Amino acid sequence: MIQTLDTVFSALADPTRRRILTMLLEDDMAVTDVAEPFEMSLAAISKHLGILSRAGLIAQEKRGRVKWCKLEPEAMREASIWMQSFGQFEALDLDAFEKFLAREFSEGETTD
Amino acid sequence: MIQTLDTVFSALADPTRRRILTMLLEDDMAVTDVAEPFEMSLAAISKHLGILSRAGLIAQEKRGRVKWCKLEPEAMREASIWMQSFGQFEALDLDAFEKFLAREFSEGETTD
DNA sequence: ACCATATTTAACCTTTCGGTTGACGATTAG
DNA sequence: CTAATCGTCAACCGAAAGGTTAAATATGGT
Repeated sequence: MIQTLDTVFSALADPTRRRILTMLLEDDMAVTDVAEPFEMSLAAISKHLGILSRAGLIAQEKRGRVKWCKLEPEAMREASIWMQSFGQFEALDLDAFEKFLAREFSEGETTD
Repeated sequence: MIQTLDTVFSALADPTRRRILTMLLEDDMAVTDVAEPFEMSLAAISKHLGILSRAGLIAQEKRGRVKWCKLEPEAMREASIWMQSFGQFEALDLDAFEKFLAREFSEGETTD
């Protein structure tokens, strides 16, 4: 858990990792289950989870032989605040927000 | 100006580029002046500006032989909203905000 | 004990990133 | 016209990113 602007922003720069985060928004998941919807090896997903973990964006806890992944949204706080310091745009524009969320979380999953 | 989550987040992942953005918060600047405080070649800064520009985070306008760089904070909107969709943390925690800004924009410049 | 499942590690490959230097095109000043 | 300034481009470099496969390491079930 380094959690600098560097690690957080670069963790978020990858679409696979962002998609993982949105998946974890619904529920905690085991590594294998996280990997399932991706057309990519389990090892690759494991690496992505390592990056998210080091950025503090998720926490991983091993119970039995299964490792559970849990979202840690607090890790976004500093980065979010940094961005807002630039924004004349109000923190929450509900219009854009809902439109965006619809596109983001519903169907396609091709986050980006 | 592609302005996807990919391009914006990865543009923000580099400390040099974030520092450039905070410099532009004060005023529009010519490329040479942007480069001045960095211990790095002008060509390198020019590349960074290209990346920021492609991400939509700055606009560049050539007047005479000088190219001016202008902050475009609107380009952060989508990314900012994306992050906030994770945040139970309220959009603007003034305490953290001021503390952070103090650290960020005052002295050191060694953003991150 | 044995076998299957869950996850990481190691070695490797290709592409991208962030930097360098040097040449170049455009513009302004003398 | 000539010379200096502003900025980009091209070629190159080492390191890091993102993926692969194969082997190794837990742990659990029978």
